Order: sequence, then structure tokens, then C-alpha cells
Amino acid sequence: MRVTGDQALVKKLNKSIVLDTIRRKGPLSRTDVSERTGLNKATVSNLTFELLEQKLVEETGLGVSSGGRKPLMLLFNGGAGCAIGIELGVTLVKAALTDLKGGILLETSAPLGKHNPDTAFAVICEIVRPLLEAAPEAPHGVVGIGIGVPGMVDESGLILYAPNLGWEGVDLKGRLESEFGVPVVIDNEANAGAAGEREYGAGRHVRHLVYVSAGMGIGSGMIIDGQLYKGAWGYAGETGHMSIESDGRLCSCGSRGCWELYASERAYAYFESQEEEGQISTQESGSRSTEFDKPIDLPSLTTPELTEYARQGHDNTLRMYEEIGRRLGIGITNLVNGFNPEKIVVGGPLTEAKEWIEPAMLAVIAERALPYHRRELAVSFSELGSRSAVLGAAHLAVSQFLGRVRVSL
Amino acid sequence: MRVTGDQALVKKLNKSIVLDTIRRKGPLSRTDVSERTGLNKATVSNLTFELLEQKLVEETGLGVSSGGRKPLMLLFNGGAGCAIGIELGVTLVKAALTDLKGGILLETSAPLGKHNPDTAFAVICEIVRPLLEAAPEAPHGVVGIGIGVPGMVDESGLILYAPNLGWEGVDLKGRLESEFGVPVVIDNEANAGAAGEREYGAGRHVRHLVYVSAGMGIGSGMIIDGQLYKGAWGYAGETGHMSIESDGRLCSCGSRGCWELYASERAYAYFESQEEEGQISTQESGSRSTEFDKPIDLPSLTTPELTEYARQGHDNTLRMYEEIGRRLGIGITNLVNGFNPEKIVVGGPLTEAKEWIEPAMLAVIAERALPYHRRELAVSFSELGSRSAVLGAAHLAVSQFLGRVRVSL
DNA sequence: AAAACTTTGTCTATCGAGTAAACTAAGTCT
DNA sequence: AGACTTAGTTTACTCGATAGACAAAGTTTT
Repeated sequence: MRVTGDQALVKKLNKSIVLDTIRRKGPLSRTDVSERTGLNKATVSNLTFELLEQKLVEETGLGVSSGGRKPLMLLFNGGAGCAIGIELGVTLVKAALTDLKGGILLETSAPLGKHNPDTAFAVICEIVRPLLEAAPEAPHGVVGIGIGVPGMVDESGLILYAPNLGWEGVDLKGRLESEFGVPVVIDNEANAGAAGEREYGAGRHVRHLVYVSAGMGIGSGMIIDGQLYKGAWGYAGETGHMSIESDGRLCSCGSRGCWELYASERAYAYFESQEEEGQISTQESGSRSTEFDKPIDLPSLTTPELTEYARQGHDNTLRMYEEIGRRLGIGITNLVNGFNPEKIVVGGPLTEAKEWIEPAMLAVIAERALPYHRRELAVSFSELGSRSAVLGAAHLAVSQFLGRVRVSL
Repeated sequence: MRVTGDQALVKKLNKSIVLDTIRRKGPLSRTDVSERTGLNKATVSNLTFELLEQKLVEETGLGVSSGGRKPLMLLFNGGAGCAIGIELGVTLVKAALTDLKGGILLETSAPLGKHNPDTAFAVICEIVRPLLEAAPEAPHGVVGIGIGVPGMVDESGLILYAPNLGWEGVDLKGRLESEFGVPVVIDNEANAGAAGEREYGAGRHVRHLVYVSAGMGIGSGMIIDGQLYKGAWGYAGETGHMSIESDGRLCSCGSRGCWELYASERAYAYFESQEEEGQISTQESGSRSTEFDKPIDLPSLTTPELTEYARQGHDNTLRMYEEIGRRLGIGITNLVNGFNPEKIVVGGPLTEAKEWIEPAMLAVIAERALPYHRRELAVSFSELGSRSAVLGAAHLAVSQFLGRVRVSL
């Protein structure tokens, strides 16, 4: 049964429009809101009254006159509630308590030793509890918990498969909800990051955004028309397993030449060892690859150490990051041509090496993306750094709390 | 200024829901519609009354009783108007006159000799005029013209770039509108094909669909949540230029290893000549490609002839189609992993060779797509054959005429 | 065949949303 | 001080959806 229209829907829609307008463009007077939204002044007044009652909006005093009565300015009240955002990493759990505007009130993290669901759940609880207790008194209290996980999440919120944790079919959302008694939103780490950058970071005011999260693998969060695109069953965005080398190296996923083998931290091992196990041997002559077919001696296999070497001008490391940048650019080009986003935001742990990756990446995109696609395309790195996913997860909870109605004609 | 809610919107929304329900599930009684949509019986009656007045719906007589009064069945009246769908090909212009249900009333085509916009426009006019004249008397007459073109179309309907026609910045939509005085909808050929298959073909009732059109190139039409996804500026779907071979053959687009070089009719020339001009030579040893690095003797370079050879069991041709199938599968896998569609529909001229392409294609997808993505994925070939784009274009016109309002919560 | 029941579809009274326009409030400008 | 401007509220009204009563037209039971 589809969503049908009635007066309640109209009100919900308009109220959400008013709140959203104030939230994004505030401070605004009632008249401003009326003009911006096209709603009648009376309607705005009525809805504003309710929003004031709900403490979601506050009057911050008189504004400057433009030749008549001074306007009463309205502002979104970020303090009306709090949200908790969590990023479940493979080795680290990060969390933050935020207000409804994404302002961080408190931040914590804890290492994740064992990967089994029970241990992880315990660690998460231990980290979340103090945040809940630290939450200030607010009209709406803690409105929800958002969590980004390194794996695929289905529509119901079940973690279907998280290879790096070795999880399959874990109902983390349900367990958290019954533990803490607040609504929990769960999503892929890349989707959370995309939401974060779109709301508070490099993607503000962008309608069509692709966030590429590069770390131990690559995942993408795609925002289409301001909304996370999840695909038919919620698994969209597994772009790390886009093959950019049809007969390339064998990936753990069973496919070959997956993007993340060349453009994520997984590439380190590849440069180092360059075992040929996975490669298909050629029946015929003529090679045409620029891949590093001989091992490169890398002084380390972790990003923090490698960036240190890069900073010191270590030649092989620099060459490697250049190649990673090139491969990142190739995959991003594929996304750009297929999706035609307004903006690409690159985030994740690998962006620590931004400095050495960026030039080749941008050059490849400039060279290879289709002219019209790249003409108005913006490519940038994460603005929230390692906080993208945590803030995005918190925002997912806020967003669910505030509710949103959208109409397209 | 955003779409706000008022009673008119509510009515529009509900009316469109009622019409859509009858169109898709009819014949239905008013009570059926009420139950299916959740709308009140009175509301359905009122809206139905208007739809009857507009001749968009008709009462087809009494249905069977289920223990009480016999229901008056309602049916969408496909005859209330006509639409014209056009596919502008590189060598051929196809067109059809359809009713509002996509039923073909008349079909024509004409060869396209010269490619310049004026000639093409003249040919289109010549082909459309008789269709317009043949249109039967109907309450709404010819409600619109839809046209699918082999190139990129921006939001305003301008053909930005059509490489195979050599066009840049052609306002075909505007010219057709002033010539015929009816609304014109223009879109990419792949988008039109996607709309056709989704509405009348292999993608009925599918919400997330990717249509892959393989001919002289590859283009994709992506339907997300029942709606064509056009990206930020309307250029989404240029998946033919997704690189599946990072350092592969140089493409006319400036990139390398583009999918369509390996999996469309453009691949024929490649197998034949295999000039190395475009290839990057390797600095180092070790090749790892299964590509056909030596030329294959092909007896022809056109699909109709090659399929004939294939039918006769011509070895090289069969090997080539198998390789094309494999490469198609690789690209489709990339789309599946990234998009998580419910269904992939493959269409376009190349599907004439379906028989020899399909096995390898399906095998590759089964082998390489991520397990959860492929589990509920359906892959099939076009049901409308060479009519996908024409019918889809006509449907775009119908769809614009009927209007549609969508609400998401 | 009559009575009781069922199902379909319409009618009626009501609610509650947004709107325009009048109005009040509170400024600015000359 | 008076005219003008702008902000925000009040009032009267319109319109669409709804629940529930009702009418219409069947079927089933007695």
C-alpha cells in the first residue's frame, strides 16, 4: 500500500520544509521562510509555532530592519536533543556524542581486539554508555544512535556480511536497540561517511554526491538527489569490487582486478610481494601493462608509517602512492562517467597520503573522464577527516528523528 | 523554491495513484482500488468520476459478484490518446505511433543518409508527419512525441554531444516542438530503452533496473526506484566508457580500456586488426592478459553477417562472441556490485548474437558478482527487441502527459 | 419466494489543512 | 508628526479526504 495524500501528509511535508529551511539557511524571519518556500505567511507562522513548542526552533531575537518592523529571527535549536554516532572499524571503535547540528559534545574510542560479535557488542556498549550518561538535559534527550559498519547491511538493518570482521548475519541494530532503548540506524561505513560529508563536510548543498572511502578496501556511498542510494536490497556501493583490470589479480571476492586491489591499502601488499599466484598467465605474446610487475621494496605496510617515509622523500613509497593515485583516478572516472555526480569526495584512512596521491588522481580524472561529465565536476578530499563516518552515523540518527517527506512531480 | 503541500497536491497525488493502480492492475472495481491504495471509497469514487470524464478510464461492465452487488469494473483507456516514439539511430530512424498503453498502431522507418542536423530533422519530420495524420480521433489526440538519440542530452533537452552523429549542441526537441506543436520529450537512446523495457518489456514491476544497450557502443539506462536516474546534469549512464582494462586500448574518448571497446560492436574491429597503436607498451616483463593479442580472422564486421557465420558454426566468430560475452559480463558485474539492481536487461543491436554471447556472459556474472548482489539478481535480454527505444520514447511522452507525483517519507 | 445477508458504490456532515486579504504591531524615512 | 514599510497574526473561506450512514444490487438461507 502506497503513501497516499491527505492533510496530515501536507502538514508533515510543509513542516519538514519549514524546519529544513530554518536548519539550513537560518537565522531567518517568518517572512523570509515564507518567501523562500512559497508557503503562505500564515502557514509558516502556524508551523513555526509548533516547532517552537517542540523546541526544535528558537527565536533568537530581533534582526535588522529593512525599512519597517524588525524581524524576529528563527534558528534551528541544535540543543533540543543529542545523537550518538559510532564507527565500527576493524581495529577501533570510534564514537561521538553530538547535538542535532552535528556539533561534537564528546568523543571517545576503544580498540577492538577480538572480532566476534559478542566482544564487539560489549566494546560498543562500554563506549556508548558514558556518552549516554554525559548527554546534557534536552527536550528530546538522546534521539538515536547511528552506527557505520565495515560491511553490507540489508534493508532491515541486519549486517549480512562483513568480511573484515568475519561476520555474517549479525543483528547489531536489534541488540543495540534493546540494550539502550533508543532508535538505532545502521549502515555501511561508506554510506555513513557519505552522509557525514554531505551534511557537514565537503558535500554540503550537493545533490548528487559520491563518497569514496579508501582504507583496507574501497566502498562508496552514493547520494542521489540528496538521499542515500541503497539499491534494490541495500547493497549498493560495493565499488571496491569493480574490476578495472579484467584479468588482473585474483581478489578474495572471487573476481579479478578489483579496484581495491590497486587503489586501497590492500595495494601495499601487492607492490611488496607481487606474487603471481592470482594472475592469469598469457597464452600469447605482447604485454601492455604499466603495473609494477616486479616487486617494489616498501619499507612498511601501514599507512601511518608509509606516509612518514613519503614525507622523507622515500622514492619507492612515492612511486607507489603515485600509482595508487592513478588507480584511484581510474576507478573514480568510471564512477563519474556512469553516475554523473556533481561532486566526488574521497575519504578514509588512505587519505592520510592525500598529498602524494592527489596529483596523479586528479590528472587521470582530467585526462580520462568524459568532457561534459568532468566540466562541472568537483573532486575533493574529505573535510571531516577520520570523523566522516562517526558524524554521518550521528546524522543518520538525527535525520530519522526529524523525519523527512519528499515530493517529486 | 521547493514543492510545497496543499490540497491541490494531495488531489494530484491521489488521482495519479488511482490512475496508476487501474493502469497497472486493472480491471478493478472502485472498492478494489480503495483497498489496494488505502484511499477511502468516497475518494476513489470522486477521483474515478473525474478520470471517467477525462476519458482516461472507462467502465467495462459488471464483474463477477463475490456474494453481493456486482462490481463495475474500471479499465485504463489506452485509446484516450496516442503518442509517437522515435529512435534516431546512426543509419536509421525508426518511429511508431502507439496508444497510451504502448500498443503499436503504426510503425515506420527511414534510412538516415547524411548526419547533419538539418537532414536528420527533415527525415524525422517526413517520418512523423504520416504518423500524426494516421492518428485516430481520440479525446486527447497525440499527447506527445518521445525521441531517443545516440548521445548525451542535458536537463533542458539539448543534445550536447552525439559522437556517432557528429553533433554538438543541437536543439532537436525545440525544433520538433515548434514544427508539430506537441510536447516533445528527448532522451538518450539507452534511457529510452530502459523506460521501454521497464514499462512494457523485461523489466515490468521492477523498481531498480539497469538496461545495458550494446550496439556500436554501450550505454546504460538506470532506473532507480521506478524513475530514470539522470545524474547531476543528465549525463548519467555513459558506462560504455567505464574502463575495464586500466591500460588497455586507447578509446576515442581519450580514456583507455573502455568497456565498449571489448563488449560492443566496436570490438569487431579490434579482434580483426588488433593494431597496437593504442596500447601502452610494458616497461617490464610478465604479461597477464587473456585478450586476443593476435588478430582473429573475422569474415565480416557487421552483426547481421557475423551472426550468420556464427549460426554456421564459424569457429573464430564463435570464439569472438564468447569473448564479447565474457567482457559484457565483466562490465555488468561492475554495475551489479555498484548499483545492486534487481534486474539487468541487455538490449541493443548486439543482442542479435544473444545465443553465442549469453553463456559466457552469465557464467562471468555468476563467477564474479558479489554473492549477495547476485543472489536475487535477474539478468535477461530485451523483450522488446529492436523496439525498446521506440516504445520507451513513446512511453516517456505518455508518462509526461499523465503526470506523476511521488512522495517518499 | 421472502428474508437475511453481503458487497458495491454514493451521499452527507465534518475536519483540518493552506490561502488571501484584512489587520495589528512595530519599525523607518522625510 | 505623519507617511510609508515591513513583520507577523487574525479572519473568513476553499477544498480535499474521511467516516459512517445509506442506497443499490446482488447472493444465500430459510
